[in-house]
Amino acid sequence: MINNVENKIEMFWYQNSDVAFIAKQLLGKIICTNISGKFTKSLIVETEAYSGTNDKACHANNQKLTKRNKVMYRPGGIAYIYLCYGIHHLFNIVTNVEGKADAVLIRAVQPLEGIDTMCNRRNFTKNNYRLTAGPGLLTKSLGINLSHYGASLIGNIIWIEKKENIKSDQIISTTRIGVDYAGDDSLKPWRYFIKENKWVSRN
DNA sequence: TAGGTGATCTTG
DNA sequence: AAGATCACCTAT
Repeated sequence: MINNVENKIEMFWYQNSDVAFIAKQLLGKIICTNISGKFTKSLIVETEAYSGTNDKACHANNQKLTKRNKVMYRPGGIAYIYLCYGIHHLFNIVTNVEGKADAVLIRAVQPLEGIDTMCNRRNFTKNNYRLTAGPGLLTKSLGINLSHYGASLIGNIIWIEKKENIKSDQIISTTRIGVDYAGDDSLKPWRYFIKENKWVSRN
């Protein structure tokens, strides 16, 4: 069964006020997409936390509300997708309760099923470690784009499945990538990845 | 290490 | 209205 309802993470799980905690918990979870008639399944290996309160790297810092970021204020459990550098569609999971604009950026995944589909979408002739190692690369591989803006993660297009947690001694945390402009907040250790996993975007 | 790409935000 | 900036990636 492709869409295993019993295994799907429920809405309330995402409505947690500790976005860094959720970013860590998402490591090792399974992300599934069923887009354009193609199924993919992959393991989350790298994430970053962004907090709407007290984090200048976050699009919704200081209660800033724009057309782009407005879904971040909705209850957790939906997708926040935006275009970066004119080319890349970046996939974030909205967390926390309504009005608290937190999100977790998915930075890298390890392909499990539908690898041919992923290669086709990337114009790769065969699988390699760069297929999904980067936030813009994994969305292209999985078929995620702006049309999924605000989509529920409890639905049957994009969803996350439960798995046992990665042990804390297997998680590396570093500063986030590409947020130097955020001053002090660029020093927050809110990037997480699975230790020695070959599919992370960089070490 | 430089350049492409386009939405968003600021007036640098 | 124009210009800078940007949670990136690829190819020199």
